[in-house]
Amino acid sequence: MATIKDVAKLAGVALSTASYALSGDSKVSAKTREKVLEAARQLNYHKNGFAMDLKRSRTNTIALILTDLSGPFYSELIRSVQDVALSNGYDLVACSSMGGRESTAVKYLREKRVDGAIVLAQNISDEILLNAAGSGFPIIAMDRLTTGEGLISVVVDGELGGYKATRHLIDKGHRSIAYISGPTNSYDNSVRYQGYLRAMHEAGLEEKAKWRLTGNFVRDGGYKATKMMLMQGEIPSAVFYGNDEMAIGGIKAMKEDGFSVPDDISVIGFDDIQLAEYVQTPLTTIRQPMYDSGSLAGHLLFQLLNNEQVNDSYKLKVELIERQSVKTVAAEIKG
Amino acid sequence: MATIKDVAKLAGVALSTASYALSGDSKVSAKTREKVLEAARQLNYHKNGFAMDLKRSRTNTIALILTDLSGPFYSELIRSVQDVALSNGYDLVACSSMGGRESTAVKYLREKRVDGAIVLAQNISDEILLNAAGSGFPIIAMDRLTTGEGLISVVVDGELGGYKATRHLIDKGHRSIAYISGPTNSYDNSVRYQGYLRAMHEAGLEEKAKWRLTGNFVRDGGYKATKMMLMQGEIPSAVFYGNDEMAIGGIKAMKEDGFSVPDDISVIGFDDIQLAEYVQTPLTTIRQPMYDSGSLAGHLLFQLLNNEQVNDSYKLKVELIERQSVKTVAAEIKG
DNA sequence: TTGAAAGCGCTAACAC
DNA sequence: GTGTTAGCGCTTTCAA
Repeated sequence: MATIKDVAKLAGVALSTASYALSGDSKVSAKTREKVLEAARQLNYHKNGFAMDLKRSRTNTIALILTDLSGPFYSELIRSVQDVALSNGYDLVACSSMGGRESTAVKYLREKRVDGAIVLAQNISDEILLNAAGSGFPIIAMDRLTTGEGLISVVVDGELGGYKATRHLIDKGHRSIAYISGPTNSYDNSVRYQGYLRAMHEAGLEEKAKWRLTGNFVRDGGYKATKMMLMQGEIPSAVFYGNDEMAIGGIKAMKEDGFSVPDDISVIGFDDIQLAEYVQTPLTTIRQPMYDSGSLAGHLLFQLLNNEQVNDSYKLKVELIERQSVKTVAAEIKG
Repeated sequence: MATIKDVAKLAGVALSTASYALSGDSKVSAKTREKVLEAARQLNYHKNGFAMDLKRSRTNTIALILTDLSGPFYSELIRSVQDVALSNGYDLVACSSMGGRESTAVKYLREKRVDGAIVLAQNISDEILLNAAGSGFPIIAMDRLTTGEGLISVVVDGELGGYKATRHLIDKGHRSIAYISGPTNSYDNSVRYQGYLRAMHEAGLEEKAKWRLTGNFVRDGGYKATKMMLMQGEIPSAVFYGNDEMAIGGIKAMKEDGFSVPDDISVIGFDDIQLAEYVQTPLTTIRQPMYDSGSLAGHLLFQLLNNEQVNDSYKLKVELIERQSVKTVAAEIKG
């Protein structure tokens, strides 16, 4: 691998001159520059990125850290962050936090391989984030409320989402409403559930313990939880799934057991993933403003990078998307 | 930001001792190590990643370069590459090639910020790839046949896929088969089209120019191309779309115009994206072995990194996935 | 304009 | 075991 030294030697100039020429500094004469460039071409020379970063002590790169790079759910988020990074002249790399403390993500955070990061990865502890963040290294967390020096939080109002979803069901006449939950230790799940409870209480409805099952936010979990619920005999008129993936699994289970959606049971999800619109019974759900929140996170990151003042935490609104999985029913006699 | 120097000073040891202690070298005494570790903790010290990379002259990281990080189509690919990287003790970062020569991807390639890369990004030219690749820097290209020093190609047999798709339609009795193409300058599109032609000719069928429209591999393109085709009056009994996205758009157009799929027109796609299984008429399509090809690409990359010999290029087989968008018809009289 | 030289933070000989 | 020291490849003063 040719270094700038080789280039300088071949071109017959000093190291620094070569450096100047290569970075287009105006003090080198056109003739010298051409000589240097030609030498570089001949040697197939390319700058060594991290030597430069080391010297400059910044990388001009930010990281987007996700639990699982492959989730289709993140598309819009990635796009929005990318847009912001690009327009600020920064590069964006995405890395996965799979592997927890040993993951690439944590390494990038700890070793400051980037100038800042946006994190949406529950499996990274608050402690690691707080530890890595600091005045010189801003982090925007999109999956928790934790804040600290250099650690800002941007979340979607999941409580409101849970409330809106449940409220929608109630407004449509439903009185017996089940909640299929995500992992009980998840922040997202717990706020959605809080919203559900608020709407239920407000309407004077009671949550039935047997209608609160856990599906872990995955499709198969929704399927299994639903099967179990159906087996118990007492069928709710509507089910609020903690996310769309579980709702899709749940609908499959219902159909298998001979229940039609929405005729026999209404279903509402959360997230508005791409699939939601395309499944056989298009899913009524709560849309998270992924593009907006990614965009906000990006902007905040750059403000911090420029030492501007920002608030500690931001909460974005959600929106109900009505499709075809919820039916209006005549208000039932409360069972 | 504390450096190792600060740590050494605070611990009252030499720089090198601190370095050894921090990296767990066995030559430092337990007592010294503890002292150093304590100092590091106190200063909230973290290694500087690129200083280390610079010294070691390797990064222990590989890059996966994609045109658009957000494509759901890549899920499995990302997962497979990640699995291989992890099991080799390497980190993986994903970067986007949006922005062409100015993109993060190209920067990473040129500046050797990683030890090697897997590329699936048509918008990066062969020239850039050839230029960046070399004995010290292996690249696996998954979207082209180009090979060179340090540049290996892993592709899916798109010609075979095109053939299988078309052949399937013919076997089901179809004689008038349209092809809705992707960008005409795309490698993927051209091989799929070759396969289509081979099957058509083999069956003594002729391609009709009016049935070959271009949809650019995007959903809306498929929609528009289909509308246009339908407008021309002569309706084929089956349509082979260059990818599933276009097929989904196409089916929408057909339905809008009163054609039922598969009763009036049969449809076959290509890729087997996640959606294919979930759309209202589940799509018959050609599955690309994304996990396998990513896995292969990953393994090859590490073989090259270890200076092992590998072949120049690899071609993987594809598989027909039968769902419900193709109907058997009584062989028509050739029109 | 060009060149010599310092040093970014770290690792790894080598010497003690 | 521990300390001294020479770079990794680059940018950027400072002097010529």
